[in-house]
Amino acid sequence: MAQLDRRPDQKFRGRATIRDIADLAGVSIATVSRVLNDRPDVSPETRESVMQVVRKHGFTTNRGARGLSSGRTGIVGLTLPLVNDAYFGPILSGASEALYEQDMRIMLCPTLHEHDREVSLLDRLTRGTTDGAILMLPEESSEELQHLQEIGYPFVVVDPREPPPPGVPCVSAMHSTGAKLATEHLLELGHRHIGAIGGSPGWYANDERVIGFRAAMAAARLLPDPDMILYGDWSIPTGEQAAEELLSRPDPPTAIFCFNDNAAIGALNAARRHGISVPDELSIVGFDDTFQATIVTPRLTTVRQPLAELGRMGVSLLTRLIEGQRLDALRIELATELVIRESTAPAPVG
Amino acid sequence: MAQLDRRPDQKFRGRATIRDIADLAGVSIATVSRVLNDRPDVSPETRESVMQVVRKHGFTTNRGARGLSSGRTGIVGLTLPLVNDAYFGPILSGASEALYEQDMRIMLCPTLHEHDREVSLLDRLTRGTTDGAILMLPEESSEELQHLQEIGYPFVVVDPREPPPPGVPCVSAMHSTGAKLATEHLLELGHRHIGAIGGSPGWYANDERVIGFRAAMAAARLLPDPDMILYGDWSIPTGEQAAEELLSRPDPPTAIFCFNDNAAIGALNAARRHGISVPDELSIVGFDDTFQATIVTPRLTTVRQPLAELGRMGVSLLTRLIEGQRLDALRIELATELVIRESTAPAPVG
DNA sequence: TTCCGTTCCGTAAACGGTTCCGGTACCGTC
DNA sequence: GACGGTACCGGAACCGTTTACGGAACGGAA
Repeated sequence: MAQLDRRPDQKFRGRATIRDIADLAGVSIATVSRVLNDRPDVSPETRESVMQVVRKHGFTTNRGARGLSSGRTGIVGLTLPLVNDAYFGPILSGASEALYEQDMRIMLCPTLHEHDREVSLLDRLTRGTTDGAILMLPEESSEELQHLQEIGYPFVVVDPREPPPPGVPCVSAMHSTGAKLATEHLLELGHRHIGAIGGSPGWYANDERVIGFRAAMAAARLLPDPDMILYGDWSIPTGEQAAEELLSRPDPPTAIFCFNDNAAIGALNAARRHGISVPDELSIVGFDDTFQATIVTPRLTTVRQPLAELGRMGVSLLTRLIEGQRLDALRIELATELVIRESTAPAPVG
Repeated sequence: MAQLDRRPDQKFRGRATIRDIADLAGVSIATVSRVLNDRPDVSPETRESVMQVVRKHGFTTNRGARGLSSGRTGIVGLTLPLVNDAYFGPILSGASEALYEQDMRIMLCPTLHEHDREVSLLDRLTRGTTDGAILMLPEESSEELQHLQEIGYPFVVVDPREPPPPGVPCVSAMHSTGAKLATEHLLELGHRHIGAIGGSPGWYANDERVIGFRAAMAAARLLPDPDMILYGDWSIPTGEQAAEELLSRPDPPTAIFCFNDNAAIGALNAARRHGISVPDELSIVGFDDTFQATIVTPRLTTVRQPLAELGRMGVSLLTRLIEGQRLDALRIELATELVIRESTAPAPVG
């Protein structure tokens, strides 16, 4: 009989286990597991009757236990420098939404940009708790990533700091084309004396944007002037500082291309302090199109990165990797797009 | 001998297990476990020699397995409406940092404000994967929370939507005192005709702020005027809309107290559209002191909530709960503080 | 009828830990 | 010398699943 042999029908001590469900449904544990995992080898009637009990008790399988026995936990790790950030926030958000749709859970690992922390966190992730990981702007060196790769641990990097070693899947945005777009926009507005405020030199995103900037300038037959591009660390203060320097020069630029919105906000501040009106006297374009770009005055013309989409794409690659599928394309670059708002205008005459 | 009986000393097939460590150290599995968990009943020498092997191989215990056998996984669930949000971001950030310090991991569950999603997520969390949970602005009804409580699942709510049922630990900020502070500030500046833009009526945070606002007004012998307080949903557009209405009246207020920074930003927009200068003609104060308050023009005078601290405090309560300690105080309210910046000024004369 | 193939399902062995329950060695005491 | 106590450690059961394997029941072909 499908009767209580171990436990009464009433409420279980804690939550129901697969065994409880099996008892209740009058089948073996194995069968319940098969039903739960959509395996064949179960008759439709049995499947249905098991499902009824499952539904009735709101049973869900214990992922820890599943991880133990099958090696698949349904949890993926996600490392990122900061969780509370206009830039990483949307990526995380996109990734988490995609993961939810796949019925996978997220193990969140903020690294605060600390290399050691990231390494140790990652090390733990590989130890059975997770099926794979998404590494956002990873702190790891190429060797470390390669090692991870050799271990056979599935992971993908989103928004790489440096070009990742061959073979590791990676999604980023088209930095150089975005930068080119922004610069061309400034050029079309008649600006010729254009400054740039970069991010951290050596970072992939920064260097690519420099390339795009230079390319557009070159195409307009403007000689590259190293003095016109200053570097910061993607933050508002360093952006402000760089803009300050640019604007204090004898012949300040009429436009500044900032490599991220933070720098652009900093530039806005500097301009305000100098009594320079944006966009009438100075055009500013940002990069990323974070939320901040729309609440600042004037609203920023900026290059949109599909941030949430970066996250979604990352999990898409990752799940395929976990499934053991061979990836067709390891490198994915998402298109960027210029969003014109109020911080750019035709170059002042004279 | 401490020699290889199952596995050679070289690299293991995957990661080392506790059994590998035990073999290598020449002790039993149980002993390794004791060492790892800082249990007594191990001699200092044994402990040290085991630790050496552990360190050498960078061994860390498989949390899923631990969860299975001991019931403690070292993972806590964290539900919140949005991960990419100026308000929740800092709370999440604070919580994650505190959790990291406790060597606990986070299972992130964004609910997108969907009740069903939150319930199902939470249901899964209780099933063995987590030791407890932090519920940020939970969607759950009191009954649901109470049920969770009865199950014996440890959880704490941070920033409750409604006053939680008795017995459930909960941390929030001093909304009404904060609102009182803000209103008094406006009053001191000479404003007498003060409007307010609330959030969602019925929410604890909103209602408390209404109380604080009214209290300060009453103390200044100003009669409460229901027309002067409009409600939105904490977003910029609804804030803007409410401000629009306030400013379109025959006798518009000289100051608006917004119940969050979003609404304040909306009010800023509305004022700009009306050609009303802030703060000269209109004072605006926000609430929360999110990052946005400082990048907007003019920078917002606002009431600071210790957001990160809310998160930290939440995990502090939760860990105590998990340890089985009785909590001294179930309700915790963190102090709020007025931050005066540029969006408030003395009331215009006449 | 016998035999083979399917289809469906149960048994039991892992998975990697924790912890209860003892067992040994060694010490001091009578 | 016998005994009890303590400190330390190992054996083994168990946590909740998955899955390889085998067995029963049944149908069709020889």
